[in-house]
Amino acid sequence: MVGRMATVSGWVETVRAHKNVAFVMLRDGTGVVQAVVGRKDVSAETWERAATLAQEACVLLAGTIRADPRSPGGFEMGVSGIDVAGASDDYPLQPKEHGVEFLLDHRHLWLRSSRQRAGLRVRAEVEQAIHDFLYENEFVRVDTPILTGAIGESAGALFETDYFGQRAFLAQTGQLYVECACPAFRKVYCFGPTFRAEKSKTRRHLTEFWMVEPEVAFADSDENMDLQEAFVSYVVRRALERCEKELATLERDTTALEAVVPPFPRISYSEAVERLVAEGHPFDWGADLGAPEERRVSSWFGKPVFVHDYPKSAKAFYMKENPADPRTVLCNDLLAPEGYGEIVGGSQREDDHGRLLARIREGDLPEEAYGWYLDLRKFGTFPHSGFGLGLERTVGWITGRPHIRELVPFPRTINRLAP
RNA sequence: UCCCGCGUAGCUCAGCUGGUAGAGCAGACGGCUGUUAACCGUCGGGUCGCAGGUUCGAGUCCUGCCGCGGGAGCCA
Repeated sequence: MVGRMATVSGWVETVRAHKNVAFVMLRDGTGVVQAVVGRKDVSAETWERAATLAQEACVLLAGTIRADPRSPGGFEMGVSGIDVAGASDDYPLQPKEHGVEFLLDHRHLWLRSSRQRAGLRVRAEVEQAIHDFLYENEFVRVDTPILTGAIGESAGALFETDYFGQRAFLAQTGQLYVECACPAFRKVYCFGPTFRAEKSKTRRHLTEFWMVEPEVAFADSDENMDLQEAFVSYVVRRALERCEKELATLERDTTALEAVVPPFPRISYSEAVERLVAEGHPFDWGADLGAPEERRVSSWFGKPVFVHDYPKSAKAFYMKENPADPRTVLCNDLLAPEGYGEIVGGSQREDDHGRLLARIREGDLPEEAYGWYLDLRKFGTFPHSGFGLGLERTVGWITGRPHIRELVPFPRTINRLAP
């Protein structure tokens, strides 16, 4: 490579032009290389081109690769020719601090910046790791519909649209469908975008986010948690192994991530409430844990923690009643450490037709919409469990970023539909 | 829906108890020993979010509205 003639195509990050030499930092999509243009080494026309290159112009550089300790990275290109393929006048983003609104308005350009590249590369690695883990563990991927007439968990937070005169909704979960595929393949999962019309304005919420939802026949709630901790540990390990550079760019302290190995601590909802009260944090048994309570619980442990067996009233209709304590259901949340909060929600599913129907009626849910879901309990019902892992929250935690909107290429939040 | 905070140059911000608009970056031009978000100099650049009000005088004080951010609730 050193000493050879080469051409590099890419985009100009910065230009530092002096009287007799100019330095061009060129991003080719895999990395950034320093290109050096010496005034005496090139034609007057090429020199003029180099000196006036604009930020983010697309160029083709011809030259020789050489080692030089003065170059960042130790190598650089000595340029002999420049071809400007795409000019870039008045590029709006500067290599400096910008406000959130400005950056999000320019998301289509912001993607090019180094931290955004790092975050999105980790996202891509995590997505790949998710598929690899599940594939290696003999899960079959089942793609579930985005347009649906059925309701997911609760009616309030659905985006509604018109479907040739019928009411349709954007899926807020693929779970009910993936349960149907369980008797076909035993271990299945879906992975795709989901939609919540919640008017949440926090660093942990998007209206469109990606969720992976495995579902396993004959798994009980404990085995469900076993799978979750193996899964999350695998994904974190993959990010550590294959995204070292990106995590360094993001200045992520990886020591906390190194600790993410099975087993994860497990604490029941009731135990958590007891301990909260004992610590002088008043809390009534029966309500769902709020964000402050979750933060407190996860602060007791140095790694992700399962909180399991919540009160029935705080959870979704499809969760199986806990035989040991019928006030509760067999479910779990997985709370990420360092204040990142809930990244997984899982449960053993109610497999008894009568009980499931009763829960649907108690919840005032549209019974007719769940007919096909109830059929699963009529034709060869079976114990099964599953969970949903939020991709952006997980990647936000792994990368240590303060807001999950940076971990999706084009975030959809309550006030943003463009770009 | 509720609570808190912020809207000043293209961008990031400063602007005191009210006295008539500023810096850095970006841009243009010039200078410059291999720079690391280079540096130095010159120049152009403003309906201080909008609408009212108080005042001799409002970027500054008051009211309403709009926009944005963070949090709560709800959730992954």
